[in-house]
Amino acid sequence: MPHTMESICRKLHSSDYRITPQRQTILKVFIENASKHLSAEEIYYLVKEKHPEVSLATVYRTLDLLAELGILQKMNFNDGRSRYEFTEQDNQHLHHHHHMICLRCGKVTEFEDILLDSLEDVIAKRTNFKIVDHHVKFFGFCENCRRQ
Amino acid sequence: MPHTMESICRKLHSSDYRITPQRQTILKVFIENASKHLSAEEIYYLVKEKHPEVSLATVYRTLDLLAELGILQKMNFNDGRSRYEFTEQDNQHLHHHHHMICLRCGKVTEFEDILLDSLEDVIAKRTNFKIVDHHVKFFGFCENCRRQ
DNA sequence: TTTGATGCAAATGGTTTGCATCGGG
DNA sequence: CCCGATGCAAACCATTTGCATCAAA
Repeated sequence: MPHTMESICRKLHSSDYRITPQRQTILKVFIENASKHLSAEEIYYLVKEKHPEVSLATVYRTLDLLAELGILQKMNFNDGRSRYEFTEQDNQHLHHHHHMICLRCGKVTEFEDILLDSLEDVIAKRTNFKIVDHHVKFFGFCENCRRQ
Repeated sequence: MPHTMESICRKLHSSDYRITPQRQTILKVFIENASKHLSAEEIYYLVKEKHPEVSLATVYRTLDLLAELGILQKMNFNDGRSRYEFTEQDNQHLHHHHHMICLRCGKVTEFEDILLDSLEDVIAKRTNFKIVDHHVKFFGFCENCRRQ
């Protein structure tokens, strides 16, 4: 179930949050750039193109709210700002994908995980932690940058 | 080969960096608390106990320098500040260990990886990235916090 | 003696917040 | 209408930097 304007607005509404034009605009930009791991400021500038009156504070507050509702996740790619992406989940499970970050150009590529869930089990048993999530990042050089 | 005051000072010297009392004090604190993933400010306060004249800027500059020399690594545990730990490596390979972070008390536990290197190969082939490092973090609840 | 290292204070940059106002429900 | 949401500017907080001074080599 992908995130749509409609499903998110329904969730906002059912959680007693108002559906304001600012939130709609921010959501629209976010949906249109779903794969890009945008930062708050990047979202702000995209929003401003069509709605210059929206403030950066509102972008931050909206992103915080959406993260709190579990609609999106705040990510850290060690570039000094937070980036956001949609939480992907099917009925009961978080759908994990991970990230490959190019150390030269900063490009972030996603990939699906196949082995991590079993690793999670092993670790859980060994450490006695109750594991609820994992983050995996690979750092290296993308195809494009390797050619130069 | 664990990091010792001597080995690090040798490295500083051979890289033409000066061995100052401030750097020695910071190193000492870091070595004595090697397992704790301290932040710059935490190191600063520990250093200040014995050497109140050392400034926070010097702590940051020293940590940056040590990271640049590959002696330690800057880590991000999503708590709003960078934390540092020794790079562990045997002769040619980075020695990967990963982290389990308790969402309740913030405790960071390390564990060794066994499966990740093969996953790295799979990903490298699939994405055409030249992978040079990976970060893996598990989030959950530690044994202690689970009992409460 | 030379030049890198330091302390201090000010600057930076991402993010948060107080407050008066606005407007969705 | 009411209270949550917004815009603005100021505050915050980790980190960085400019600069005069100090001291390792």
